[in-house]
Amino acid sequence: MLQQTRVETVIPYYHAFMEKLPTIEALAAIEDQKLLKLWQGLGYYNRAANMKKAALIIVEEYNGRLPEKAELLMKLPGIGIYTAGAIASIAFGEKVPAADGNVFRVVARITGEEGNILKSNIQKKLRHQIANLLPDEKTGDFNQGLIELGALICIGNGMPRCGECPVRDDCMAYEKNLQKVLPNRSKNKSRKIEYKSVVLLTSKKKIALVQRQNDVLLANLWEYPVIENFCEENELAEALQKQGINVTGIRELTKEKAVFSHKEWHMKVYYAETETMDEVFTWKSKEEISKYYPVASAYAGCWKYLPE
DNA sequence: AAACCGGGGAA
DNA sequence: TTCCCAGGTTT
Repeated sequence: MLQQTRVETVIPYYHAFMEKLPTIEALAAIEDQKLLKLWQGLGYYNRAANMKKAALIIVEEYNGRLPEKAELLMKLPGIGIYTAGAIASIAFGEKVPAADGNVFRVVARITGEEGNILKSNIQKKLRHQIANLLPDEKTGDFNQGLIELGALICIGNGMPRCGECPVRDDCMAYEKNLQKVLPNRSKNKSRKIEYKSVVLLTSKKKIALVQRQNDVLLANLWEYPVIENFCEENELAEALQKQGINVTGIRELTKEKAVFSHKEWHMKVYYAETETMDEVFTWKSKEEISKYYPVASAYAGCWKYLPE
């Protein structure tokens, strides 16, 4: 859950998750739809699928217990070099590094590393430097110390709190006043803008839903019927007609924008009604959607327009 | 090595 | 708006 996601964001999801799925066996057995509902709004939905895959492997191949070595943990879906190092060192005391984004930033500042810390060769170099410093005992505490130093003091967004830093006298960035320059990170690319028309199609207090494909953005989440590009009322009515759906009362409600890391959706949101609940859609009440159907946050703005 | 995969909070 | 977050997998 914590991969590329803030601790504060994760906490409520974590509690709900542990309540519902307290054991690896429970995780391995949960229905995909229920798992996705628990993950709704967290983003990076592959993480949920990977976690279940890993749970199945742990149950089948490891008798329900996590392997303790980083090398084996790395083979599990969703566990890469950082997570494997964190689990192995913190939970099982193995002497391996656990270098996340915090740690790369801290070490780059301390050593004066000028390379881009998002590039794999620079991360490899920094991990080797950390590996040479690891203590034989309490390696997990040492790793957590580095992570916590980055999270609380040597922060990534804004000026680091060097006045509170226990290692500032050994820090290149502090000595040479390079806190704003280090670490070096590649710039984010501009986002591609996509235009869509969404229709909140209702029939007898039920709302039309569609499930997204499993190999796209927001895989397997549900959404309201969508067509490409901004369109006018008559064009939308025609598009629905082609699927055999006659609508009435069609009108534009609002415009919504959803911002992702790499793209933006600009959405024109329509309301429409239809007599028959055609099978091309899944028809659910607002209450059913909120309880059982994971809908992407991109559509959160549509919620207040749905009938009770 | 680069592209892809979300969402939200802070600057 | 941009930046960045207890990253990993696929191409």
